[in-house]
Amino acid sequence: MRQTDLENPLALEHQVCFALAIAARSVIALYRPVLEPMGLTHPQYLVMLALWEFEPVSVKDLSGMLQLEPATLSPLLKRLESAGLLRRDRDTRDERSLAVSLTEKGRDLRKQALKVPPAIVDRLGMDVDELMQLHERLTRVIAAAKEPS
Amino acid sequence: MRQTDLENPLALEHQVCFALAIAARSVIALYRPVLEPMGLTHPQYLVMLALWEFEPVSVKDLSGMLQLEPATLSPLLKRLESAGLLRRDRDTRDERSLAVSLTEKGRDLRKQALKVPPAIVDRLGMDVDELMQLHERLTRVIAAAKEPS
DNA sequence: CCTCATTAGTTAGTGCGCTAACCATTAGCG
DNA sequence: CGCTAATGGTTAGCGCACTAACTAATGAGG
Repeated sequence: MRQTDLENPLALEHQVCFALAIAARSVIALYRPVLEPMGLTHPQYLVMLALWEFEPVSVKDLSGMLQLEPATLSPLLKRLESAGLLRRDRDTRDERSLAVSLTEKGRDLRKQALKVPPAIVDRLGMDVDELMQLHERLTRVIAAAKEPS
Repeated sequence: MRQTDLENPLALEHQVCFALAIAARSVIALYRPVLEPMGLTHPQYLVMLALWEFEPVSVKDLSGMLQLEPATLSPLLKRLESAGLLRRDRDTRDERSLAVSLTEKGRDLRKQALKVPPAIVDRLGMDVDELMQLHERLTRVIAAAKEPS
């Protein structure tokens, strides 16, 4: 621990949760101007990434992948549907389940999305290497947080 | 870049923004059961940390420290006020500015808050050392994102 | 002085993100 | 078979978090 943590364990500047919250908001803010022309918010972009990779998927699948509650995804998916990017059909084998699949428009959007990661990396102006190390550490924190206790 | 990034630059699992978003939500989720008995949400906890350290402050000051829009803070502060933790008085020198200061109850809450960081670190089960390294990298990302271009 | 631009904060509107409560469908078991 | 428990999604309600539009107070220039 640093000196100031010994002095004040509640020092704002040294809380990891604080850095984490601001880093997430700051980076997501970078995506806003890039995603806006595509008509996507950042959470919607993440859903599209999942779909481009794993379509078709159920809400439960998405919930697992994105670590979001079904209650969060439900209205979000409806917005993407009314934007014409995806379809929400009931699974014929299990009528409880929803089969979320891309429309042609949704598939086409991937071409534009390919420009997003380079634009962000460029805007951040950080080494890809450093970003990968950050990713590594974040993955460990996620795993630690998920650990049952 | 990893092999799979070359295959698919939009692979969900390799997006730093995705790891960042999930890490932030996962860690904040850990705070929920710890803060709930104190009657605080995580953003409210961060505001209290700022106040314990720098009281009295204006909304503008808080906005700068926490990197939150005044429009976000305004209702949040009103909730903390009606919880009896702080007061919102107009600055006598500049009537536009708000002087946010703690009540006795707000100051007293700090004692309970002292137990929060150890509880979280314990629950995460990670080296303090690794957490500090993560903090370091997060700080650099925040700086990079703030960089004017 | 007095006007006009600037600044501090608030309000309204949209979209997450969570919990709790609910509905429909499916699965399991006597 | 038929009832009950479990599962997949949805809805409602609350609290961020942002942008845009607004109000009130201050400051600066003529």
